[in-house]
Amino acid sequence: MAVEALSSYLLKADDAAFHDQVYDALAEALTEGVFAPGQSVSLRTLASGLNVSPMPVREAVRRLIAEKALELQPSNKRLRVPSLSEDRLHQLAKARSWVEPELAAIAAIKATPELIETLKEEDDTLMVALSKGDVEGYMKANHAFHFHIYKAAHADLFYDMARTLWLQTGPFMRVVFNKLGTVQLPRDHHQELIGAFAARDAETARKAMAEDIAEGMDLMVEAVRV
Amino acid sequence: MAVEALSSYLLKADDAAFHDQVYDALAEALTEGVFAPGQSVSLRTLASGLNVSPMPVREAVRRLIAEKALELQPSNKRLRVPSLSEDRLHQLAKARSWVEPELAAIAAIKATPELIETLKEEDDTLMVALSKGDVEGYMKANHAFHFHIYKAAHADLFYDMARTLWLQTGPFMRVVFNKLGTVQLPRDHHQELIGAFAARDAETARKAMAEDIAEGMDLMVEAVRV
DNA sequence: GACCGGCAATTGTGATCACACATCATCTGG
DNA sequence: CCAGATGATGTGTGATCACAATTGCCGGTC
Repeated sequence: MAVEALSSYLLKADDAAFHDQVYDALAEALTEGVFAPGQSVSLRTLASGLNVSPMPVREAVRRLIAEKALELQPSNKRLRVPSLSEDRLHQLAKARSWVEPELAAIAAIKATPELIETLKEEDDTLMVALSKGDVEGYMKANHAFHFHIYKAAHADLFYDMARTLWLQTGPFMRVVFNKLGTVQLPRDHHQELIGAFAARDAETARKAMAEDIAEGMDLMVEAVRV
Repeated sequence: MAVEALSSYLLKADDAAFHDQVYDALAEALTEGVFAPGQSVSLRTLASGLNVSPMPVREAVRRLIAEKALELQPSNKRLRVPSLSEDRLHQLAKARSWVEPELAAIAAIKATPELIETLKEEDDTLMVALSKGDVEGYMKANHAFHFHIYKAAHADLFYDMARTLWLQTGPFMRVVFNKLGTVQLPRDHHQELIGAFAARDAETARKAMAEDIAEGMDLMVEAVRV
């Protein structure tokens, strides 16, 4: 499923290489939980779904495999979205609970008024989506909020680690919202974060981010377990 | 340079795909510091150096780019080994100082007598290489020591993070040993680690590993700075 | 009706060719 | 003798074909 609507994720940027555009499209689809865990995909199917030749898809997929957002089954050597496992989710949670607070702490020191303004706006649209029960809107806004912070840290390696971790968390999201519905969305710590940024307080920012992630991931662990 | 001797890193395994073998070869070469930071490489050159067609090299390289062990220059779109930067090294140090102690702590709990025996042997060959001033032997043994531990943790995600981080640290190694020579190799904490493993003491293992890495990375930071 | 054998379609992988672009050397004109 | 144009070479990228292996379907047999 979902392959036929993939082309909507492909936004044309003439200067970028095809395989980069394909990567972005697949990455966004994965982060948003378009693909189900365990679902098998194929190069040619993706290619035709994106209206490109299999070649750029191969390279994009190879990259996603390296980032553990996709996997090659050792037996079949066939392509698929990694399955859920509680152990895997725990490792993701631990890793995120280290990297992202770290990024928040770095960003807090370098915080500019522009960043804070952006975060406030982002948090507003998030709250609106939340009150409307708009899951997709909430997820998009939440993603934007977090990554505005991470980008502001100007720490490429950590930024990419966070990006990769979200990529791997995506497919879990789908399961969570399938089981929990839109009702009990996590109470986030975004206001505390914005406050810490305004005060350029690294440790408070780190702590707030850690709690934000811990609660979100706890929700996922709980949802996966049952 | 170094490309002509690359084929020695290619060990035949009939069941594995070409691009995997190529990846392994390039990864090992990178971890051992065969390539100089900033050195530019090309698909066709690597391909002929490894006696394969450019095709599998493309996929292997795409993977290495995703792991930030290689990079594509945005201007030229040409391939090269990432340059040194103090900021980059700091991020690597921070990341390693979290992931690898974490792995050590997990592995300590699951430690078996076999693992401890292997580690002792590994440490012996390390000491022998050290006393002979055999840099390459020391690096190989050190790598083996650490990754026997990491593998024993059975935490795929963390293991792969460690692997990727070593991949990125490789090119720095070359610079370090060029500047420092073989004399002042780091006094490691391997004995403390082995002791902690025998006692199944996670926190002591974590601490010992953290110090081992901190000292090693400090050495590198110092070497890069001058 | 259930099981199994065999054929067709689909899979990932590798090789080869074509293309646009960047780089570098050489050559030409001043 | 030097600068700028011009060609040759090398670069990553994409398309297409070939191939072995696996999967899945379909019909036949017990």
